[in-house]
Amino acid sequence: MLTLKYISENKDQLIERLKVRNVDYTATINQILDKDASRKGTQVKLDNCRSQAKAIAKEIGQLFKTGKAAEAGEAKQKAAAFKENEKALNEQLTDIEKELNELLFLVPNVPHKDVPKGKSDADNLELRAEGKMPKLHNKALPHWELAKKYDIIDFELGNKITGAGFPVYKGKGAQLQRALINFFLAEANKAGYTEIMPPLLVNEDSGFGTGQLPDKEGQMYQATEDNLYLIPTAEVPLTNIYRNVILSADDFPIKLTAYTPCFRREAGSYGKDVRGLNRLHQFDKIEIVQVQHPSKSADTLDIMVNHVENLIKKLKLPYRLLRLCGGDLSFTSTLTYDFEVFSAAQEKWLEVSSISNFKTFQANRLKLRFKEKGDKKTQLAHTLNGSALALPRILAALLENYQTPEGIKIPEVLQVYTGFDLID
RNA sequence: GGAGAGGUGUCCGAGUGGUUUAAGGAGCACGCUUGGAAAGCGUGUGUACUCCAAAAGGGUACCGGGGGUUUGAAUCCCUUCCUCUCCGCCA
Repeated sequence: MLTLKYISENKDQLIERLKVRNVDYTATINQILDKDASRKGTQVKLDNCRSQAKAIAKEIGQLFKTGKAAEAGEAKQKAAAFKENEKALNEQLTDIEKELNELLFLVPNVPHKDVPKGKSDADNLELRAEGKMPKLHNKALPHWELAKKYDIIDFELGNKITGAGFPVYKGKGAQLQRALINFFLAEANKAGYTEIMPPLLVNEDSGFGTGQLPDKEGQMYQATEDNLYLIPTAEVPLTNIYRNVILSADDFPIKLTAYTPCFRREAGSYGKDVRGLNRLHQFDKIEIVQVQHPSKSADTLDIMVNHVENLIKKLKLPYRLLRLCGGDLSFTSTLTYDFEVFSAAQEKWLEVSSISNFKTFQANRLKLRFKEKGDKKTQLAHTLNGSALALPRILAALLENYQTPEGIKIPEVLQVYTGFDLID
């Protein structure tokens, strides 16, 4: 969430920038500022009240000690009035803070000036499209047919064991998954990211830390008995490593990567978008996360985009790079780039990566701060993350684009990881 | 899962209702000392909110989290989380 300081110091500019998201936040922001003013007023009253009550309490102690019980009794009555006042003020303050917090949760991150105007994904700005479009033979199949033909992914078996959206990878299908994971992790390691194997279930605090809670609660699977959530992305455990942490400026950059399965309820999805591997409840992803100095985060975002682009290039998949428009930009992001690969048989662009700079928006909730050397004051750090990469749609594109009458070829760069070069 | 012991600042550690305004030690920073360093001595040393135009300087909260008792809570009570020891179960 945004800081109160930022909101009050940049009110008009903020309202203007948020219009890129096609929503007018004037009313909410005014409410926030009003609420904050009453918060301050109440807090000052409460602090004064407490301060006086403390002084009396001390006096009473002294009176008792010197045997002046009668005077102490009088003082006690005086203290009782303060106590009641304190209780009332404290309740007020708690309510105000709660309301203020709820209002703050409503305001999304400030779009970067490069974010194009637009309402939906149709308005995203295409920055470039590269890679050769494959020419498929005339009996080419979509990946869900290929999966069946070569018996490498069994969707029906997944239905039986769990339900829709939980495919079973078999034989070379499973091996290819493992090869992709290893390839992506190896590339991340080469780029200087520290590999992490985080927990796949997280607690409520972590959910709040990265912003999945409270608004996206319905998108996460929950282990209610223990009040834990299955992670929708490795971003959650990775970023929460730094929840409530004060770094020093020379700790930057912090670069983490992790392979994890991701679990998403995808409530409300339906139709051809969810066919085959296009949208799943459980899928594998390699995530990259950076914690950076505010002055470096813009460059870091470009570097991360570059990293992901190279992965796709090495797999020789046709792709395009998009800058998300205001209407498609996620709540927590200031600037997001998406990579889409072309899945040739279904003739569809599939989103395989989303790379974002959150600036201080996550850090504020996480209380992820740092100090400049020799500085006493803390500042919020910047966080960024990106998929590098999500597997199922990459797999879908690989199967479709690399199919030949003889079988499905394996991209050269993966062969060292698969140990085979053809699925037949 | 059962029984027990614990959770105090950057770290160690004292502290069972009132000079705790969290002792003491270590670490760290700065200063003195020194040719330089160590030792020694001195000073300082968290986070958040807030008052003040700012600085200086105040106020409030925080002893795992939440709640309660009390004029007053690190200390007593309730609740919850976590750690350790033993037992049980287990890859």
